[in-house]
Amino acid sequence: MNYQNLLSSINVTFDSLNKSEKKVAGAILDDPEAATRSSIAILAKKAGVSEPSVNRFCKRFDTAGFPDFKLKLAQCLVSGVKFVNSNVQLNDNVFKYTPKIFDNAIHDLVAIKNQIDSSIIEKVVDQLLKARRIFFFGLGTSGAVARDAENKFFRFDLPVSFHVDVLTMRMLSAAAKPGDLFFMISHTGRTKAIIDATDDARGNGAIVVGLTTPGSMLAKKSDLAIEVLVSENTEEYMAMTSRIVHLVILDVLATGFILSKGPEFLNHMEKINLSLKPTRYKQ
Amino acid sequence: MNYQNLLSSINVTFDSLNKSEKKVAGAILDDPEAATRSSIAILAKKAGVSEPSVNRFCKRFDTAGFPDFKLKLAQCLVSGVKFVNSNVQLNDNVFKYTPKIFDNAIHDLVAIKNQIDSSIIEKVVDQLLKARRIFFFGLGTSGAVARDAENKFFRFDLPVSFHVDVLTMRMLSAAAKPGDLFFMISHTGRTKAIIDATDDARGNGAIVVGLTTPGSMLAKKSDLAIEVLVSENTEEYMAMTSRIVHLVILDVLATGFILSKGPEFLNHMEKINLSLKPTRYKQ
DNA sequence: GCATATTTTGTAATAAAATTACATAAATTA
DNA sequence: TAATTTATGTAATTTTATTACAAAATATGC
Repeated sequence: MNYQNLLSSINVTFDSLNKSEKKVAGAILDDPEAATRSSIAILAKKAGVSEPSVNRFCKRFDTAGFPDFKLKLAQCLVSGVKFVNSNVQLNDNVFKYTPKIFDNAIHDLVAIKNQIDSSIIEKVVDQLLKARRIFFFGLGTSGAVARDAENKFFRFDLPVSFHVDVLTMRMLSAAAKPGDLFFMISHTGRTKAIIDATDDARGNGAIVVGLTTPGSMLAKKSDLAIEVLVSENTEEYMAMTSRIVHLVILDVLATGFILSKGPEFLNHMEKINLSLKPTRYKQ
Repeated sequence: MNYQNLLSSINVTFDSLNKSEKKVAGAILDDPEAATRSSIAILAKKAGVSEPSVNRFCKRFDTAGFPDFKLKLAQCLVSGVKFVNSNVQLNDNVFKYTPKIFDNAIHDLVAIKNQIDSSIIEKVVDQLLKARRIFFFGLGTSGAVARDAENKFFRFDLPVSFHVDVLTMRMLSAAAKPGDLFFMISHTGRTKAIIDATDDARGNGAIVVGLTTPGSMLAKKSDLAIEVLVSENTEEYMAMTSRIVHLVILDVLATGFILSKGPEFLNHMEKINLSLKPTRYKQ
């Protein structure tokens, strides 16, 4: 757990806490600064629970105990990530909206980090390792994510491409074969072209991985779905945090892929990195 | 005494401390991070003094006692402290590397949020509002960022395009005119094609904004530079956090643009969002 | 240089705080 | 509704920090 965001973590996991843990969380969120200055007895009293309940609460958040928890809480207060009232307002000036946009992204990354099902990640990495070919499909915002994914995965010594053209998507999924992996990126998970391609590709025996919102059509139709639930309020001003989270998840998958390939694979990648040298001015 | 500078306070006043206080100061300065995790007994032993000497040392630095001292020491370490254990290791399994990748992204977003110069953001927003045309240039990873930027800014009712082709870049910058805004995205800030285009575009009276690393060639040559310093250790496994930060900064710029346009501009954007409805299955 | 005051430091006792073990209560499941 | 699991509190224990006081060490004045 990242101590820079202990507060966000508490906030994010609040609903999954049990009764007395919720009381403790409430007492801390009510005035985190005061919590760092309290003894376990004082905080227990404020929360209306016993001292061991506070202690158990601390351990649940991966801290060694109450003193360690206070320390990390104090540290996360320094960085000052706000998690409430982080919505951009019409009359915000640059000093107000800038940290808010950052906070939204940070908050959602913390949330997904805590929610993500690593066993799904593991399964997807396995499929990526097995795949004969990989296609990344995405439209609109997710098109940029697909492009970024291709920019990473093409280094992996197997045929990788990304597609943002619905006609090409149709043709490729119609011609899908076992051994192909179609990686579908769609925040809504309802984009017709993506869903149609999913049906076609699976019908032809290819594996489909969906990166999408929980319970969406795409999530249901994919062989493996990586489900990402982000805050709803970021779309109005187009600071869609879902794509940020998607990119980080693709980083995770790429990392898993490289680690599975073993250390000598890093040489192969270094060769690719070195190829860029002549494109840059020396400094 | 300001607890944000507790460490430097210890450093500065070192000479005026008495013998055992010097020993304590030495033990803390030697490894401040470890000090925050020690009990008073352990630190006393390390310093070779008695426990009350440590306690007196703490009180000399205007803290309530040892626990309070540790808290404030931990807080003053936050800004500088590196994520020592957040680097992916070769033998990490999925449950280890997944949170690490997230933590790296989160850490850098928090860092940049606290460092970013909002007045530069404001100036860039002003230029975006004034621009007659906007070009986003980026190569490789930054190409995906440029594409994402275009996907946002094309909604703003002015000619916007992104380019990932160096020949097109040359032609466009050669044909640049006053009123044009060239938005250059380059993490290294040394990519030849981008630097050359920057020179050409500025020579022709266009405004150039650079999104790059501090002090880079691009930063120096741009009219306005948004400088982003991220951790160095994320490139080996290609989880480049710089692009994540770049995307969030483009979100900030887009938000600034929309807010400056006023509330009626949201209607225009809503129209664009509604246009996507027929492309999706109902759920 | 020696007696006296002052400061520094440690020992031991005390107090405070946190943690653990265990028992009871609540909630869930069959 | 009984059995099982989970959640929670009480009380004992342990750890940790602080205080009071005495002994050194150092400094000061004669």
